Amino acid sequence: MEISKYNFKTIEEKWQKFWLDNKSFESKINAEKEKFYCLEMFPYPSGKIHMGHVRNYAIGDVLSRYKTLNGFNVLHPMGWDSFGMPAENAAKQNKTNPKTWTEQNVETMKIQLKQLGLSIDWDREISTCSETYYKHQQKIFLELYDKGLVYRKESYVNWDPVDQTVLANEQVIDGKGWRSGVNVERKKLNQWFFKITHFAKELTDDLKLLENWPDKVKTMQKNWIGKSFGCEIDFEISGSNNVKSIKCYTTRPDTLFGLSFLALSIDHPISKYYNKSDDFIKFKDECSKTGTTEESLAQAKKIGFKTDLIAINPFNRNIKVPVYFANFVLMDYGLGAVFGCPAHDQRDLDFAKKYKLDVKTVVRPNDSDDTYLVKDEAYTGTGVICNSEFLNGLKVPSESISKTIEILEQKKLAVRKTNYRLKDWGVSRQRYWGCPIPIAYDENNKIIKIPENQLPVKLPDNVDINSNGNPLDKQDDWKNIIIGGKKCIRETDTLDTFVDSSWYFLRFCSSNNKVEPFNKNEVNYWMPVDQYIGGVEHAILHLLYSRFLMRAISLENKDIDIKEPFNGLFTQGMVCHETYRDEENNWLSPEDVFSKDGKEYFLINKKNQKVKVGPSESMSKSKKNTIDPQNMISQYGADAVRFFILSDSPPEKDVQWSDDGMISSFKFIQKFWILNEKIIKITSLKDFHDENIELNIFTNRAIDKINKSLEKFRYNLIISTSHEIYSFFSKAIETNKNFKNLRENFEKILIVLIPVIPHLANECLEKLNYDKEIIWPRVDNKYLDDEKIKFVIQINGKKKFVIDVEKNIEEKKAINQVQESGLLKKYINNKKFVKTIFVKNRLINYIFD
RNA sequence: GGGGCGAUGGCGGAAUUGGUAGACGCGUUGGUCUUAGGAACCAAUAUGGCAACAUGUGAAGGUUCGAGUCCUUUUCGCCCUACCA
Repeated sequence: MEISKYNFKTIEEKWQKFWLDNKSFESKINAEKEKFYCLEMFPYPSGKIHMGHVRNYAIGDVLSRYKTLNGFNVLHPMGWDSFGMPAENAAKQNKTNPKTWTEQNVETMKIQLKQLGLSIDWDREISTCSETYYKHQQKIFLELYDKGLVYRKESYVNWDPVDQTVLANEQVIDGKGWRSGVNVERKKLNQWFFKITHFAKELTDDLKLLENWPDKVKTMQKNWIGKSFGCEIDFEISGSNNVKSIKCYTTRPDTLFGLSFLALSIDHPISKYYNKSDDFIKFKDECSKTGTTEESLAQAKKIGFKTDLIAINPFNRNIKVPVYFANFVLMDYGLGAVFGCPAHDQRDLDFAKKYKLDVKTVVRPNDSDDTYLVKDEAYTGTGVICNSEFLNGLKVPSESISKTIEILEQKKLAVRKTNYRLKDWGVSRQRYWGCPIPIAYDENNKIIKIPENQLPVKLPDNVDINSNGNPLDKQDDWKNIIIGGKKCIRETDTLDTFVDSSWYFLRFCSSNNKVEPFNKNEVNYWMPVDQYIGGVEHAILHLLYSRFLMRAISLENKDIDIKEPFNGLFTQGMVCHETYRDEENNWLSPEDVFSKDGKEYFLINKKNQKVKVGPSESMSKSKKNTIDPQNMISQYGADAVRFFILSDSPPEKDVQWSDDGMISSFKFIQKFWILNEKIIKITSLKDFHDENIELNIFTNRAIDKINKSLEKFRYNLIISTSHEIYSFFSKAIETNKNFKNLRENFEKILIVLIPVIPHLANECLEKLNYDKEIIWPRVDNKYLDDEKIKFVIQINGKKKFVIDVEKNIEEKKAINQVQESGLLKKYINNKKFVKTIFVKNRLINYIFD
């Protein structure tokens, strides 16, 4: 018997060409068919694909192919999130320009993705840095502006005084600019904002509708939006001609009798009365030093600046307390003013201790314990109100908060208020490589929308990105324009790249539409995305922004009324690898080290030098623990890589890269090919043997398992089932018997393996001369159930032995059968029988005393 | 400080959702075939014990006829977030 070796290279190329030539994955509206929109988060074109991409797109591809084979009309597109800072940085380093750099990367990565054999409709490819994409985004921006969802205001940025540039939070390391290494300053700039807070309530409430999202992500979003109930209390102020009252937001009005100070943000409007005071200016400087994003200083000491103001407790006008400016009060949450109740808030307590303010206990855990006093730790738990006149005895928090608000409202001292932590989305970036904001300013600095006929605002090509600051700002010929005969200056900020990725799923519905961002019929047919797949690191911002933009676009829109863009969400885990370091603690690549026993590692070029092995961590360039997918594909083929990356770990968990595992997957592909060759040989024999029922039983069960694994996103179980399939069929054909049903069963198996190993499975089918339509096989339930089942016999809850019984056996019959077996005797001895517990088709538990 | 997730053999991980713990893969050991094997195939592989059997899912309790799975406490690890009034 001649068996050819599986040449993955030519065969994978052959099928990829076939799919391309036949437009196998082209998607068109078809009202007859049920649609399925499968979307994986599109990549940033950083250079070449990494293992995280491979995993992400392998998962999505399995699902897409599965749905297609089940008769769905599948949309499975791909694009490039191609604006963003790395392009600018790379361009500076390599002395090219961001556009060339980006386009080259896209080309490389596209070839790589194609090599993975993904079922992508490449005709719908989009790239956010292309004018054909961002010109529509500018229209959307202006539409939102007209709807009142876009506005401009002053806000703080991280400013690098050396590079003269704005830094993103992640570029600020230990309070210093990542490139310049000098202390970052806070600077106020005029910036554009999207009014995401307009939808704060909806964005929280509608999380309930997202049944196919992981709870984890929903919780994170909920916490991020941060809804809280409370009230705004008006405090009367004495001691000043300027200030008559200050409003504070609180969720704990019930602790009002514990008031011992008011604290204001340094940006509170009242601060203007103190801006002439040198002491106050000094204090402000002090605050801005510690006030940025750093973790270490987050727990910084609480400091305050005492004013001459005196606040009066509205519940008891005899209680008069000082007013401070304090570094721990934020202007952009609530009202930028809080009342301090040290006994029941740790921050307030820290502050009160420092400035020797009163600490009055007004909640005690237990009503009977009237000696309870708060000392070193604020008490925030449940209990009962005390020392609070007419509030005494109220249960905390069930009665106390609502009751107190009622009283305050009656006395017109406060209004009920729901607050959100969520802030409006700042979309201005002082950068070149982004979508230009379609706005200009006239000589009076009045905002002018770029008129329709002057759109799109194109990003100029030849700018100097090597000098400091925002390159567009220095591009005078671009910046200065005439609108309606008037001289104007363009907005030189570009849009946050999160804007690009907040509507790309809509663009995919009409990728090639030159006139509009998307066509309403196409969007209404394909949207929402049925399954969105990507990393959990986007659980908050990207997903929240997309949910916002979908609502913003649907607002006052008679053509489109979609609120949630992603019906189903799946967050996949990371790809991890051990980390290696040399004696000087420099990171080493897996390619630089070797091991004989898998325990001790040595340098490959200095064989006697030991390597320190660290824990397995998410693959990252900085730790050098990456494996290049390209090498793996070239060495082992796409099917083997797909097979491996889906094996072992369930997709939502991290997966460990293992060279042995990779090789084992490669061997599986080879073995499976040989199995197919053998089956071709056997089934070409003319003498048929009787049906082998075992084949039907096994095949149906295997397919049933795979179906269930697919539905539950447990793709790792498809891999283990594949191994079982291999070993079952290898055994089944050992006798060289051509069972009547061998071929038909094996063909079914090949079809269900298409999603994971599409090249091999298709090639095997072709070699078997399979000429019917390739559709997902139906499971015949009659093969799923056993006639006989293994029945467990327990004594006092512990398994002792197993007997074979017929299915659905009655309790009495089962007990008889146990008795007849005679196996029970030896466990009984002299123990006293109490009762039996019978679980149908499972077990009998004999209870003895 | 807040929130989330997790802990099962030497390793990655299964377990019909409260009912035979360890599927499948890797590794290891033994064997077959080989000039050779880091190839292929076969077998074994949770622990202790010759065995019968006993013990075993981070730890300690609890509920139950029965717990990897439910409850309470606790330890450790990872991720997200940052003074949210």
